[in-house]
Amino acid sequence: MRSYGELCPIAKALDVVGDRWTLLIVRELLIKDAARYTDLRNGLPGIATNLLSDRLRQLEEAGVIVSEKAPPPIATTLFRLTRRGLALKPILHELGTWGVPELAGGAETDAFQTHWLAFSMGNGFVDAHPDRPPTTIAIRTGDAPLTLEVADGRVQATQGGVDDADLVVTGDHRIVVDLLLGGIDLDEAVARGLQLEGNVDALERLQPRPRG
Amino acid sequence: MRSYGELCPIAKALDVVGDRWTLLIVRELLIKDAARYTDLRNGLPGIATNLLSDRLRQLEEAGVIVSEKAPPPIATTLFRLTRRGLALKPILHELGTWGVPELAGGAETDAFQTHWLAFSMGNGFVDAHPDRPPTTIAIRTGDAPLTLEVADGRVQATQGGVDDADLVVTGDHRIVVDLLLGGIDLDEAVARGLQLEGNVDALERLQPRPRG
DNA sequence: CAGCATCCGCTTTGATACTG
DNA sequence: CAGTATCAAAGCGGATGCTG
Repeated sequence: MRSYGELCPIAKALDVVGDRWTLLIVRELLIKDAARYTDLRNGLPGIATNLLSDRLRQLEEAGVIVSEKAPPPIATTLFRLTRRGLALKPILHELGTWGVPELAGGAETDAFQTHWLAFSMGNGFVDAHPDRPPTTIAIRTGDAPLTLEVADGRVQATQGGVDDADLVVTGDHRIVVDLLLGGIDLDEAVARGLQLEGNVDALERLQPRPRG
Repeated sequence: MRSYGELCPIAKALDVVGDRWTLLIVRELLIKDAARYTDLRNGLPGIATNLLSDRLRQLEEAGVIVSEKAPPPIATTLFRLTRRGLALKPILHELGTWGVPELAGGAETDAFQTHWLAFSMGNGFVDAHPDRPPTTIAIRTGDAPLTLEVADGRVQATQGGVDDADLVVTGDHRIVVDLLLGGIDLDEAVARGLQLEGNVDALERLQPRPRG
């Protein structure tokens, strides 16, 4: 990206991460910790391979990521955020918070991957009833299962499924996203076809964190 | 901007504000409250006029800004952030926080305007000695004066000058920026030509807020 | 002068094909 | 799997012109 040429921290930050796709690459690495080239491409539907390659090079030059050759048996390169790159997390979380209302205007054909939802659920949610015992919600939608653990007043999202969830939520990803992030209520979600199995009260405990 | 086509709040946010210049326009409006087309152009050195025009239209369509015709005597259009646009402030602040280390690599020819510094000082700084009496620092650099009021444990930056500052700081904007944001110490700033007049202790009270 | 619209050369992006 | 090469289309930057 051509520099804005301004002695301003915001402009300087955008000089580094303001290019198209760049912050979405960072999002992928924040979720996946370490990722191969192909993992990144899969998580960024529509990116051109030359652009991914360019961006990774720029991010490495800027000290945001490192690429490490995995040891011989794996014969691949892994990309990982540096400490500097990890420091981008608050920016991504603020962007995600701000972007939630924009989900409403989404197209039918929008791509969806469960780990994107996991990142959003990992921030900005608290347990509305911290006094109640811990509970586990299994989300079955999209390309992979997702588990929400509600305990100690906090909500933690982890990728992968569990057998002993207190509530299993199954359905089209658009319904699930609207329910968890979009602010529709449970009745509407069920009316649109969401399937619930187990203790429905667990869902009420998910509460967007009040903004500071 | 072409949509990323992802059902992800981060991607949706970037669909709206991810274009080049867009977040810098928001920065200008966050600082200036209401601005004319020309004010914006002055605050965004290097922007092409057609791009500014395009971006303003896009932002208005997205509900981020409104343009209002000022009453007859002024015969101009004013641009202002909506509530939705004001909600972008945390993103800009996080970007600014992250961008501070990038200032070090700045070019000699980078543009500078005092209100950019004001925005940075308006966030992330606390008074290291809240027990001491209020104090006022006048910054004289760049294109306009800047006043820092340190009181009640907080630091407030306002544009404009004052007569009764406890400390007057004068010098090249690069030295001032390095001192206030870049982490060089007072001795180095003075060695590089910074001029101080008044109670120098006031500067010690400016302390970057510990990150959460 | 304020607020654009238009035109043009250049750069970036996107889609696809190809290689070690 | 992990990229590089190619090329058309879109976007950007700079200059200029037009309208109240």
